[in-house]
Amino acid sequence: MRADSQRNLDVLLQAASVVFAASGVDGPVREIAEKAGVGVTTVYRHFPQRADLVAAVFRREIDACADAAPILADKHAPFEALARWLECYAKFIATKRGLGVALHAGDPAFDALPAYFYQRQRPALQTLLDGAVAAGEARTDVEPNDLLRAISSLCMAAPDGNSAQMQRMVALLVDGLRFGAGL
Amino acid sequence: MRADSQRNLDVLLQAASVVFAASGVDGPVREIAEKAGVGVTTVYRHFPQRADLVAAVFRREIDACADAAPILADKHAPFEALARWLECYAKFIATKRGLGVALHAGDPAFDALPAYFYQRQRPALQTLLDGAVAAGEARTDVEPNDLLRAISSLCMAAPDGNSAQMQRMVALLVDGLRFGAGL
DNA sequence: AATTATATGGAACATTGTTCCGTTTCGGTA
DNA sequence: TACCGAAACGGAACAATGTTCCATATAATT
Repeated sequence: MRADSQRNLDVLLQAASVVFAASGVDGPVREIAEKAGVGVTTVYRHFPQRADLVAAVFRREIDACADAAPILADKHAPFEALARWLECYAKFIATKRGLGVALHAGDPAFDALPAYFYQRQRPALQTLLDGAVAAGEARTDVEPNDLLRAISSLCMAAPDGNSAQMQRMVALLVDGLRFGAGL
Repeated sequence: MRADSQRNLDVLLQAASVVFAASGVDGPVREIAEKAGVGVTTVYRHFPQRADLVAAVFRREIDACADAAPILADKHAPFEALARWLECYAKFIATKRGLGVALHAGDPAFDALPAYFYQRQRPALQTLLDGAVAAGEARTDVEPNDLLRAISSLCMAAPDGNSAQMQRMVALLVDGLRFGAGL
């Protein structure tokens, strides 16, 4: 790979991150290109599908969130760890403006991102959920993917303004996890 | 008001309803105009803000949903009525493709619709919620608007494809309503 | 029937996604 | 070090869509 190509790829990712934060994942391509100091064609060459760019931008952050799960599991009681991770996950989605919509846009072009996202987060949550279930603190009929999707749905709506409302709703959902668990 | 204007307004609403169902609330203006057999300017004259058009299209349906609340309250026990209405409400949002996104788009141009929507639904839900609380079947710290928003958020993501998943998540949230109610 | 205010429709303009093509730059090689 | 080919680049061109303007047609009124 040529050096300039690599350089441009780096600045592109950084510029895209800024634009996504400001204007969402539908931010103008020209703006990204300009901010990176390159032409629009360069953007399309590196990322033929917009989803590729989105995925590349968010991939690192996604990993960071997933990696938090085992740490929480070590530090807290089962359900506590689960609840804290879900809260953390909620904040993560709400903070990364545009990530939520990218996940559930339904646009076939955005298929790559949800695939990676769930593949990465599902095992993290599964472990925590299994722990809580084993401790008798959570019901047994909840699918991790359902939860992930539900929480990201809840957090898409209120990216920053109504974070309090968002937290209340996530808490309500988490309480739903306990209902009928026989605790 | 001139007769032709009224006629055009009617066909416009009908055409917009079709286009919204097919392409979401961002459907092309030209398509709506063409389907109605009028020019684009006519659309903009009747509805300077896109939200006005969206609101006009969905207003009748919104009323229908809100009106279902007292009927359910008469026919069922308090929490049962509440749960059934929420389920009905969820289906309503999921069915009316585009309604959910219009509600939470965050676009200031779409302010009119959420305002009307919540003003209409809130009392409907409030009554059901009060009933369930009075019967000791629901917790007391939940705001109707929170619930409305949460459920519409949950249903935005899966308009038709994953309705089963959607129902599971709504049920989980409803169970959260009962958690700690001392039943 | 004539008049006037209103509504209309299509063309024109602005923004954004996407593609094409001539030019430039990098990296290896003689 | 100088050259060459391939890869990358940048800007212009094209397409789709939202939005506005203006000459024309139409309905209501007298």
